[in-house]
Amino acid sequence: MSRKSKCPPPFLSKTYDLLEEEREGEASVGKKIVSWNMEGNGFVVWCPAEFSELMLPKYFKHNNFSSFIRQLNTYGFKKTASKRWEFQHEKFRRGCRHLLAEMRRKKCQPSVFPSYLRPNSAHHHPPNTHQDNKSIAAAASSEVLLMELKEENKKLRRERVDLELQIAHFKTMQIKLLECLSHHTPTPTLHCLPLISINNLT
Amino acid sequence: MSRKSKCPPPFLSKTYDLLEEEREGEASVGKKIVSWNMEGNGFVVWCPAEFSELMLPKYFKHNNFSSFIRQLNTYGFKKTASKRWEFQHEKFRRGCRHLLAEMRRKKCQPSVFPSYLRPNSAHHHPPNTHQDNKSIAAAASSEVLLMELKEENKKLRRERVDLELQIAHFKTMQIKLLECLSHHTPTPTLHCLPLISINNLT
DNA sequence: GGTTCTAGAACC
DNA sequence: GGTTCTAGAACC
Repeated sequence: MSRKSKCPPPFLSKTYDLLEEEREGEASVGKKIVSWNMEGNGFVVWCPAEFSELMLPKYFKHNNFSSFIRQLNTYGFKKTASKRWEFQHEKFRRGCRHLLAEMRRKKCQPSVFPSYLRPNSAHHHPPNTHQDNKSIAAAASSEVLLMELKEENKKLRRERVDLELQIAHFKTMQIKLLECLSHHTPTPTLHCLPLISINNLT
Repeated sequence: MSRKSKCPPPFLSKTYDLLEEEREGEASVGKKIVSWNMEGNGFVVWCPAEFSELMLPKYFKHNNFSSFIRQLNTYGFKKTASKRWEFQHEKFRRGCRHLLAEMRRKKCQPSVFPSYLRPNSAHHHPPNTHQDNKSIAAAASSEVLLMELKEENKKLRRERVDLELQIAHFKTMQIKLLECLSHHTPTPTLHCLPLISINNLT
């Protein structure tokens, strides 16, 4: 037996537990908060509010419905109804706890770009410590202004380096693409590249 | 007067309305569901459950808290507290309905690349350079230095625009190249594109 | 432009 | 591995 059968991810065990516990206590309460769906191949959160406030904290370290959803997506669950919070996963079925151990987090593909070229890198702005500062009013002196300008210039220089690096990568990538194209096109295929001058790529 | 002052995005008007309405009715109910924060430069959803069930449908076409959050992010709001659903935006302030018209959706580029192939698009927040020029006159000593810094600053900005333009061109070219490749390659040709997962390009 | 579903990424 | 905040993208 493979190690897969060892131990299911805690998130899945807990979610499964939660559904089983609700099933047992079902008779006692009039209102169903969460349950297996009819076919037993998925589950429905009938009352997100109660679910978040009452059940999530019992099993997880939060009461945040979005966080629960995020985890479901991480493990590959799909929302399968448009007007209900119903989720399904091939291996998440009533009565099949053993299948949980076969479920895995989706791994996020490592990016081909270095981190500073990735979409989010532009969001890492140095904190604006000088904006709300009382010292602005107090010392509208040129000293502060000088500092700010210097800071901004430094930032602009950094940005320029980043942009130039991006361009370098684009050039590399395009060379590769052109090489690839040349291997696969028997004849010149200028028709599909109306805007590209090969000479400009080096 | 520019067209900016015409008409704020409906989402923002409605959210502002919602807060004003709650403010008026505040005395009648014991429980605050949503309100401006103390400083009036943001707001807090105190009870997400009630907010979603009772208020969202009154103003929007859904009762989905996540959808509301998604809209806030689209318009550039930031969540500003870790244990509260508090959101702020520079231009979303109590008593300043006129500022709403200056707010805009963040635009997102349409999609040809998987996100990891898309270098960071222009998300730059150019810092405020508009200091009152009087302070410059006051500091006669560093006037020259200031001028030089400002000049350099201006130059760096111009360069940035150019570089970003170049990148835009590269993006366009790469899209064309990839389209072209997809027309001419019957089978995946991984050998010539070590950095690119072909499957994601079609 | 709004709503929904899912994912990226940082942080814990 | 879990939790949080935000964004991409499809669909309406």
